[in-house]
Amino acid sequence: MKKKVSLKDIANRVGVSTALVSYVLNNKKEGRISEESARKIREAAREMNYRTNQIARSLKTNKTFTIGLVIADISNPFFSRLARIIEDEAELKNYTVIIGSSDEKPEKFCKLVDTFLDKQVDGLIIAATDGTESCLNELIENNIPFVLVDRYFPAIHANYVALDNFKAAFTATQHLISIGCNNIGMVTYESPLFNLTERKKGFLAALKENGNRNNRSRLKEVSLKARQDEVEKAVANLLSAAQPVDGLLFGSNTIAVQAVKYINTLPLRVPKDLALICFDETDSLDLFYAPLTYIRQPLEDMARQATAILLDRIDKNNKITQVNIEGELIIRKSA
Amino acid sequence: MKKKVSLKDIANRVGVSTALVSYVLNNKKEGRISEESARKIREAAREMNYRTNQIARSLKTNKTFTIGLVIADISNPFFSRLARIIEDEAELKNYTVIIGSSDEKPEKFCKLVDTFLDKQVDGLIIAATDGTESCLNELIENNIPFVLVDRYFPAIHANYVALDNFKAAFTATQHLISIGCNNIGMVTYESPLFNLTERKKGFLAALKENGNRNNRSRLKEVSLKARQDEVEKAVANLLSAAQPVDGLLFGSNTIAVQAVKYINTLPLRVPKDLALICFDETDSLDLFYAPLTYIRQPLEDMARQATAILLDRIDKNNKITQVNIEGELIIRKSA
DNA sequence: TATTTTTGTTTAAACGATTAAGCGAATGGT
DNA sequence: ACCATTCGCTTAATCGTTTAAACAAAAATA
Repeated sequence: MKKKVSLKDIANRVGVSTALVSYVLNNKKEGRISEESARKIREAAREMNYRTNQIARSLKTNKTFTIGLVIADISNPFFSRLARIIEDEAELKNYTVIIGSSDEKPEKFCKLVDTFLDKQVDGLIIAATDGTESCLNELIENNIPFVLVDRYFPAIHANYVALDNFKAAFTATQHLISIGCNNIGMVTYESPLFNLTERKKGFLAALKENGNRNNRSRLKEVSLKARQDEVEKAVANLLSAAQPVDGLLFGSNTIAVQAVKYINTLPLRVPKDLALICFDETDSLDLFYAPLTYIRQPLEDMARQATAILLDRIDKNNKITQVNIEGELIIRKSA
Repeated sequence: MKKKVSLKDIANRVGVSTALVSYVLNNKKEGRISEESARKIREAAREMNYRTNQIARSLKTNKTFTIGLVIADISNPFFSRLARIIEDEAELKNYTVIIGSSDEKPEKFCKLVDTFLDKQVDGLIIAATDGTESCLNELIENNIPFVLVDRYFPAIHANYVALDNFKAAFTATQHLISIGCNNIGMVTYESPLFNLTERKKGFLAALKENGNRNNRSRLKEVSLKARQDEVEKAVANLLSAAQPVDGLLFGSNTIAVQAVKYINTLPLRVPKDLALICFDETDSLDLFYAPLTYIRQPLEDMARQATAILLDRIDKNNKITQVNIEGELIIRKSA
């Protein structure tokens, strides 16, 4: 096992102090160091294959150039795409990203945050989970830089970048109305998470504006970890009502994929018998005979802005930035 | 800005040395410490909200409990699923994962590895990229613990966990033959990466065994970063030959998705006119009218084994472990 | 009672870097 | 020729832990 080369090793080899080696390799004190020494030090560093120990540096400088990304699940395409853009954006500024999946469980979420803080991350980008308000408040109290993405809590005064979910759902529902749907339903998650409740509210508001009553019964909620059967039941329920739905809005792409798999087995034509719209892009739905109309979340933009805000905050800009991004209704075949 | 609490702060508050505080909080020297002191120290730690600074600890112990995961692209579902399992597995052993995407570029790959090493990761899990052999050899020379997943180089003597790609492609091709295809083609990546060349070889070997000549012309290669149009062209080419293909094997799920999108626009019925098989599971293809038959890579297993081998190696087990995993042909509607 | 052992704790060095302050020697100004 | 700069480099403290070694006081042994 070759021992790792330290500044001291270089210093000994060249016959100078570690301080000088550090100055040279970090290009500090430019001009105040003799060509001769600088050359010899750089040469030795190269020959000895020196690599700086960031742990030691971090301890001294109190900076790790690492940011923690806490999401619900990295294997969910929505989050992995988000993660990728954040990774790229961070890399431009020489930051590394460490990722953790909370599975929407507040305990796991807090544990991840704690682990990341123990590792002295410079800041956090967080897709919060229901029940994590106290954890977030602690971050604020301790003045830890962080930015919420996708999900946020109106009661928590913090940086965030999120979709205007109310407006998005409102627009989508209006679209269903405008193409002639009379009995519009929605399948979404049962959760008090603000971004999800906003979607419900937007849906209901659009219906109300069009004189539709009796809405609640057409809003089916499934659990956050809903599997195929639960979604099927919800859809089946809406389709077998006295006045079956002829238009459906899905609260997430995961729900949409499950629902469409089921709908695909039914003797129904989309969009003639049933129009469909979902949140979020997903190419899982591209091969369905009627590619789904969806609300596009500008992921690139969200990720980029979140990263920018965080890095800005890390560099001591203390003002709070809250960004509401508009979704875009991408109209395809299903509605 | 509240200053962070250190061992020293606790020591001062309680009126003992930092050493004692460290011993108590780490449960070292059990029994050799008075109940009294232990209680007071733990109490103070709780009250002051002490959290250990892992950076400082790492510097001293030379252990970061961090592993680096280098893959081609975290936004690719194959890798994000892999990453998730590795994350979970690592967490059980108290390790954190830092992830980097190489985009199949050797320079980026090496830069990532270097960054991770500078951060003193305890080990690496690597999905290698063509042209990174020298980088890997350096790791071996420096005795850095690492495991290759998915891709490996036969010439490099290192831990790996990978699919037996030859056999998988062979089996898939034989299946196409057995269901009556006479002109079987393959669309895969143009790359000298061992796992990809093995897929080609398996495909050709199966054809040869069945007396088929003139194979090469039915093997179309697209670039690693192929977009829709390139895949379309390859498929179109195979379909417009003198003897059009009636069976197709796709070298990856990404290619398959792109190809099926195109095929879906053609006046062809799958599998009657054209049978299809692809590598890797992907629910993107579930909603196609003929869900694709595919070669399942046991991702769970691969990720779990890779992590186990790495952690074992980190704990100083120096023997090399190479695992070839068998794929499983999941037969659905397309072939 | 004198000596050894045990107990509970402290001292201090170390990990590998950064960086303010200091310090001779060479250079410059007058 | 004298004092002030400038130059090139070193000294040494520091970041927050860990941990071997030392140590004083109490307990056990003789």
